Amino acid sequence: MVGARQFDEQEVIAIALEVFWRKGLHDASMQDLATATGVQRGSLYNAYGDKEAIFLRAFDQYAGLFLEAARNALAKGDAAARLQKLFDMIIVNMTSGSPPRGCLTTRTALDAAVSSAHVRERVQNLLSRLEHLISEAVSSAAGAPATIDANRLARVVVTFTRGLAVMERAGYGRKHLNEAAVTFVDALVGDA
Amino acid sequence: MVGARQFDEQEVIAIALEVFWRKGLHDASMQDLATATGVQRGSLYNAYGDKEAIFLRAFDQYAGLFLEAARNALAKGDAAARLQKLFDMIIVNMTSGSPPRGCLTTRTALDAAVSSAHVRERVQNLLSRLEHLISEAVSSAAGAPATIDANRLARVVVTFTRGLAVMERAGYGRKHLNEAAVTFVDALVGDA
DNA sequence: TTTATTCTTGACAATATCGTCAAACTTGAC
DNA sequence: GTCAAGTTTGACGATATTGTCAAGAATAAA
Repeated sequence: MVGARQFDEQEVIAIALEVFWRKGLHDASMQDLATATGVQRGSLYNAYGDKEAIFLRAFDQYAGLFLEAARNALAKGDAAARLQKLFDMIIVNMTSGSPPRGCLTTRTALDAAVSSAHVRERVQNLLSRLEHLISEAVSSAAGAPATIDANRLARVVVTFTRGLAVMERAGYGRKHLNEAAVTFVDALVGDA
Repeated sequence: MVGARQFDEQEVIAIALEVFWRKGLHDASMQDLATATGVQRGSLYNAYGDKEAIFLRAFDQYAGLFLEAARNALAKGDAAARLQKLFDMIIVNMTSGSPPRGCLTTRTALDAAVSSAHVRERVQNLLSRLEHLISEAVSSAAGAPATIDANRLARVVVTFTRGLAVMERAGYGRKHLNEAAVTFVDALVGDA
């Protein structure tokens, strides 16, 4: 290898993730990425091709971390406790930073109409994996509602997490989101 | 009044609503609006000031129609039936058109970070009104869950509707959205 | 019919993007 | 130390968008 790359790829992708998280795939410009990373636009084009390629790498990194966190949250306790932990994690995830960064996946999903098939596929993949994690976690836990199929329950839970992400963008703070999540879990798998 | 306006304001706002619904506030350009309405950019600036002013008018029109439809859906039946009707309406609303238009409110909420306070306020107002409608409808209906406060229930329902809007953007069709809604209503207020 | 007011039109400057490229530079291998 | 290959840099042209403005057109009132 001659003419070695002058920047740390891991670091650039991590910084790019920050930028995309704050501004969204569509709103973040190559100049934004160049400024944030300290790498010139031309170098980024040379190294990755285009903005979407950078986004896909950043999103993959995010997806890995997110799913790992979800897995941990869902690891122990009865069904209600697992779901509650998951919501706690997700709410902290989207309300962190000042101002809060919101949910990258949800923001990206909403840009679906102007995004490529690759991007859409990543979003679907992440939501699908999350759904499976939830389904398995609920199935293998005590206190799961006997009247509802675990797969259907999982989809409802995923949908509700997306709803929380929207409500966050609409201005709801951590406290209100938590209250909504508690009510939801209680109504869904709470003991009467 | 001299030098009368050459276009029908109602019609222009209605067409603008279509454009914003398809492309979003941020992505729709004044040129898009000019082309769709047949009114020149300069005339639109002269008549309304800027893009956001047009959007606010269009959104207000949308909000009125949406809340009216929600009120009708929530008008009769027991709690479960009312909520199911509401979800039916909302799902049809967001999956209509080809390709489906999605949910204008949710899309707008996700652009919150780049939107003005006026826009954010409209979104919050619409969601708040929807919440009140649901709360009242559930309170005055038979079959409401005695264990859950109607206000909290309403917020959970609103949140879930936002989740459905995200899932639609993520690629779920009417059938899957309906299934999720049915499962949700069943779990929340269904008879055991 | 005249007039004053408003609307419409096309053009303008300013800005922000994108993607490309040639020249200069850096680096590891020989 | 020399060389070849990859990287960095700054500049370029193309396109899109915004907001403004002067000149012309249209209209209701006097």
